[in-house]
Amino acid sequence: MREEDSNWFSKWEEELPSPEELMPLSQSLITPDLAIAFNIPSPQQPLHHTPPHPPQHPPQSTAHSSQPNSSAEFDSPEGGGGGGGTGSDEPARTLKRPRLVWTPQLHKRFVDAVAHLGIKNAVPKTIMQLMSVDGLTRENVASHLQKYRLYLKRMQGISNGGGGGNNSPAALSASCMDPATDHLFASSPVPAHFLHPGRPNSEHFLPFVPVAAMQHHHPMAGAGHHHPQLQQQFRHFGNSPPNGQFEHPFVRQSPQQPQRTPHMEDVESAATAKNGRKVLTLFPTGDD
DNA sequence: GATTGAATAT
DNA sequence: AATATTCAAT
Repeated sequence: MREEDSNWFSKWEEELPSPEELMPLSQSLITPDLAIAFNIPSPQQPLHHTPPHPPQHPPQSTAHSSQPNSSAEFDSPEGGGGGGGTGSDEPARTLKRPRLVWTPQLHKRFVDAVAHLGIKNAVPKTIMQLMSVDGLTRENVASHLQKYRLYLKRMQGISNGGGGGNNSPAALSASCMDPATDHLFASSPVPAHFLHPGRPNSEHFLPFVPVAAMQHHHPMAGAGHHHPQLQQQFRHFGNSPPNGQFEHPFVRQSPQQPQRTPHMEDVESAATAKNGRKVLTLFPTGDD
């Protein structure tokens, strides 16, 4: 019984990136405030191929405006143009950054970080540091963590109390549950220890990862530096489970989009923000 | 005062 | 539904 789950998570464990592996992965999520605040000297736009952006509003949020005049590209927090009252003194403060979109990749980093820290130390700040995602805020993590905990709790309930007969590992149950398959959460494996808080037997978590997450990137140390790899608009993807979680091997989207092999490198962002809400989706590059 | 976690709001 | 923001407790 436990051997089975020990088996799967053993596999999972192998995939776990060591702290060092985790660290170097520096995502690029540029904080809007910073971008504007520092006038974004020249983020070097990587020049993606044909930015299919004609009909969209060119500007946007965070970062990267090639145009030096990054003054009022944002809609002011308050009536950007409407009221006209505020006038003009403190722009880059109280700006609302676009909603963060938790992509499967990003979520995976999250889970890995939590796994390495252990439930006890897995608090927003620490997780955030471990993840080392530039621009990711503690609030972002906290919010996600809250939901993640709910998800775990839900699973625990199902795995031992629910139907009765069902006692397989939560991960398994989750996979089998179509209706409740939380898309995002189900896409990454759940550490066994998470589901079994009280299991002295599985006492083998790392002592602690003194990862020096506090990197040396000063906000003002010259705004123009890294390569902003941030994208906006959300992307919809059939996440391809790295290890073995199956999703929907068959179901594919409508016959209009050419199926491209699982290559996510320069993903295109095709988004239909119905609301016009700006969202940030960051892609992990080279890590998975 | 800073963080956390839950409630609440968008 | 998914994130953000607020709020009380630590």
